[in-house]
Amino acid sequence: MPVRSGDALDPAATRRRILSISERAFYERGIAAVSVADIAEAAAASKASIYKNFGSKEGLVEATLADRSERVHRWLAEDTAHLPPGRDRVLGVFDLLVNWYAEADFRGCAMVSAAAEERVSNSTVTALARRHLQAYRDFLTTCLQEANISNPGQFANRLLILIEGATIISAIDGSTDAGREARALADALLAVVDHEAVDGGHVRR
Amino acid sequence: MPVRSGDALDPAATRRRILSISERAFYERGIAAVSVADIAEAAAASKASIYKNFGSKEGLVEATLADRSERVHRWLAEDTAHLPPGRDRVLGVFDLLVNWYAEADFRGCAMVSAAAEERVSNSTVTALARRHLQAYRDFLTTCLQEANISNPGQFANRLLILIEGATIISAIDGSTDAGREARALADALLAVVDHEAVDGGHVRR
DNA sequence: CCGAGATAGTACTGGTCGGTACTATGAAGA
DNA sequence: TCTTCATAGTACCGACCAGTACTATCTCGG
Repeated sequence: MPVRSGDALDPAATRRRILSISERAFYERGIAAVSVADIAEAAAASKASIYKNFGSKEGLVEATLADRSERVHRWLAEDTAHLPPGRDRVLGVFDLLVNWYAEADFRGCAMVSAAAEERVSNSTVTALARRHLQAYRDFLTTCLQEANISNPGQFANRLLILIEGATIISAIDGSTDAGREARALADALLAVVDHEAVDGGHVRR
Repeated sequence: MPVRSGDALDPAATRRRILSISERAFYERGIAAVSVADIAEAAAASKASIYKNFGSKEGLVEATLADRSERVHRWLAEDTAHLPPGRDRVLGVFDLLVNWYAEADFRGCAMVSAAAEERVSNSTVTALARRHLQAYRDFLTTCLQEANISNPGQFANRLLILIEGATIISAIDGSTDAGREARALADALLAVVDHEAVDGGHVRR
């Protein structure tokens, strides 16, 4: 049917529907493994609508990833907002991640997986992954500043290593162990630095 | 030409040639992006030789990854063997990795990228990636035992988080920064645990 | 009520890919 | 010498895919 009778004509909703389906499909099966026709069928949309909205499969991929990245960081910010700023909030991020790792459809970080699939360092997809990592750093840096921790930028970089390492290992192992280890390690690091902050000491090199 | 005149007929060499080419091609361009015909041409082999030796593209991929994994761990073991066992050898691993990150054709961990591309948790490729991670853990655990560090298994798990996190971030950022941060963090952790070992203390939870 | 635009569905095209079959050739062992 | 096997090269097949074109039908603003 061209346009279902009684359906409100809502281009924005069509776009959102396509994005929602493609986000799940690309994440669960991989970008190369999902065809535009697959997405059109699952979204009850036409290929024409997809190409009208996104120009190409590459455009759809980029829009999907940008959307997801934004959604992830909004999720992290909103779901840790109730925690006291500083150390608790940083650990809250790790708690959220561990819960995520435990979900049945967890497949690792979508941005990192997409970048791994492309393997071209100067691609738009890789740039999106880079921005995704930077958003993590920005958020963590703010948290650490609120905890009055010295050198928050460097500390944020180290926490990001823990996060991405735990994410990829949990995905491959199919276990939350790495996530819980990363959380414990972050806890220990924060305790040491907290202590040094009280003593007026420096971050250990 | 069917068989080049003067060429020794060496099936094992043909197999190695195909593996060598496919290893580079899959690593640099991704598994889905490289066709069997591509590999045949680059290896100056025929598709028939590839299917005779490996049965299918999937078989070639698995053989390639298994070969690479073994080569990586042999490289790590051999190139840290000259270092005093224990802490120095662990840090030597990080030094090797940072040098690797700086290479122009560095594209992250091939096993992890392959698993990210497949996205099927019960695939043979993912199982190979899992074995790759376990080999890291075994090697690190041995190093830590030689350093008389308590709870070497847990410590190895944490070091592996640092390694894989730094590897993926360095690949996406196109920088060795994450690798150097991971090395510094490992150094700090080893210093703390070393100190505790001397004092007879326990690993901080 | 009319025209413009949105939309699902279908069909098609040019290209690529995994895999198979076949050929021509030569090396190696009996 | 003769048979067996390895091998590169070529051609082919069926499937799939990105992207385009077209149709039929609906909504919505004026």
